[in-house]
Amino acid sequence: MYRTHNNGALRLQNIGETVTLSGWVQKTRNKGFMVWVDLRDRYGITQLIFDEERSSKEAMTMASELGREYVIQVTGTVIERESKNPNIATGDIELLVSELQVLNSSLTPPFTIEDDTDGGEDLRMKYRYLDIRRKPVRQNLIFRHKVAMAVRNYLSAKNFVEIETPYLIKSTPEGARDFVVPSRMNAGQFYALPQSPQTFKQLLMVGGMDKYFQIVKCFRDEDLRADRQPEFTQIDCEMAFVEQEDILQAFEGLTRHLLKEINGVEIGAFPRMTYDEAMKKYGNDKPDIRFGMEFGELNEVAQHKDFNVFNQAELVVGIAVPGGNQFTRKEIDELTEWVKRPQVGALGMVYCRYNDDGSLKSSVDKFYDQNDLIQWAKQTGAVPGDLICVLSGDTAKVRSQLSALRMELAQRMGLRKPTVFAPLWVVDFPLLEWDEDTKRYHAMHHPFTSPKPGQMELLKTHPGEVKANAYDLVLNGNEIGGGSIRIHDKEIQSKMFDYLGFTPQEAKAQFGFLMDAFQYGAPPHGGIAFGLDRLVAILGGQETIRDFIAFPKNNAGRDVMIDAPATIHQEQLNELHLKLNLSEN
RNA sequence: GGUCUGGUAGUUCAGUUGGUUAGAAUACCUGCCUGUCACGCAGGGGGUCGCGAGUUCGAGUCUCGUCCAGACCGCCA
Repeated sequence: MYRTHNNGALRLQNIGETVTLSGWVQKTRNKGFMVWVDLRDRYGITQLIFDEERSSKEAMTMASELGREYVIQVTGTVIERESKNPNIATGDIELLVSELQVLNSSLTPPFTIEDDTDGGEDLRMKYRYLDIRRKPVRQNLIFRHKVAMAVRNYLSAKNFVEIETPYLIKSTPEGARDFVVPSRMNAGQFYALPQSPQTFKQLLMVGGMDKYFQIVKCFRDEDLRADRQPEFTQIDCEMAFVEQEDILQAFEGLTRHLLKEINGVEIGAFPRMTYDEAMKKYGNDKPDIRFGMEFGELNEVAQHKDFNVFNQAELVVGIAVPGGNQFTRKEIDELTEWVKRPQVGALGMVYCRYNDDGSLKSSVDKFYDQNDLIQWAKQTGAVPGDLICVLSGDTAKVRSQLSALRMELAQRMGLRKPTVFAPLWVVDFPLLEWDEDTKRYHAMHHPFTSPKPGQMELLKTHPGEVKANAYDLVLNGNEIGGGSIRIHDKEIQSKMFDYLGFTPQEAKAQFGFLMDAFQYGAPPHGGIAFGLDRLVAILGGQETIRDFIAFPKNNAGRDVMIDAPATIHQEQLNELHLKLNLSEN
């Protein structure tokens, strides 16, 4: 038997017991007359002791030769420490070792296996199995498990059934790039890995499963970010005989349950905001509402003066930065440079200080007097002590720029508190989105999303204005879930494909199975999908989803530990009927 | 596809205006140490300054190219 207890278990009441422990050597402290070894496993650390008087000479020698991360097994007696350590759970006791066995030695690890490691990102990923021995990583993975279990238990109790759907499916041109898998048995043909189980869960509704969920890997071959991996996990859900309100209620319930269960936070009814309102007030369809700084539109009060930059702009819009009047001229100039970076893309920034004495001083005083500026303050909700930052230009661009500035300022001022949770629903998304590249409308959510009732007519005349039965759940400025009420009528689905530029032949070839299914009594249905990685990171108060994934990919989609992707043998290529064409590089 | 930041000891980093033998901390090794727990003390070993070219009497330092990593923009129904 390798162990009778784990390394977090022993306490004062175990004194006198003979126990066997196994684990990794965290650290040895050799005083000559005495050797202490910190023995670590997932559960904690127990101090082992060897000394001249009570231990054999061989044991002393063996103990002093132990290296970091050696795997050992020890048997001994639990004794009370002479000097206790209040910082660890097992700090009152230690194990006087009578038998020591080295189960496996270890090279000196390339970084320290400590809470605050000296290892950089790169090294930790290459030796991820060592990184996982560290408490913060271990705790994140266990945290993820807890969230996943809470989801499963909650949904299962609500009569949802977890059903697996296939990973080898068919590529479709809509949306993100697919990862494709060549078929050996079908020369020249390819499977695609699912971007989501979308059509399958709809078919489960046609199949009468009524309430489905699945914690499932999805795949998208797009560039990565700190919060985006090429393979990621969704909590994928679908319900039959529901309207939008039913879905919002059901999954607001799930989210509220998670916040309570995982974070101990009780949250009442989630606010709801239309997409249009979110864009107008926050310049963004996933607003962080933990802090204010709502947009104030200034067209009426800032145009028709002699300031041409504003006069020529489609939108003049500002935010009041609380306490921002403390910023020095240098800091404000630095902010201006920040919004002018190509990543943000503003051409400049106008600011206005709201002094404590009530006077206002702007960077464009030549054009505006105190009465004008007091209107700016009114529109942006500024109070004395604030700084008003104003951007202008094309509506869509300037909203996105000011939104970026708002988030940056909030970040700098510590307003994005990780322990505060502010969820909200964003509803009434547009059905379609104009794509400049292809010069046609794309489905904003996906082509199975139903338009709001009575809007089919608008589709012909003003397609960009049609609203969808689509909704996002936003938490602290992150989209953590999104879904829609689906089309369940074959004729409407055909029309939708038609509007999206599919020929009837293409629609049939790609989604014929779904439209066929709709002819056999498809119930009204809808659903939602949560990004589990992101949700877990946010509930855990962190930003990087990589920290919550056991074996993540790097910035370039590589697994630096196993060194994937990699080339394959010529025989494999032959079997798959593939010929490489790398000449363009 | 693009922008920015970084790459120097096992690791994290410093390295001035281009100038002697490239440093610190930590880790590692050796010795000492009668209760350590970030143990302490003394000593020691350890470098393709990412790679390649160029400028120069002389390059870790300047220039160009390239590779790698990270953040962001595009992209992500």
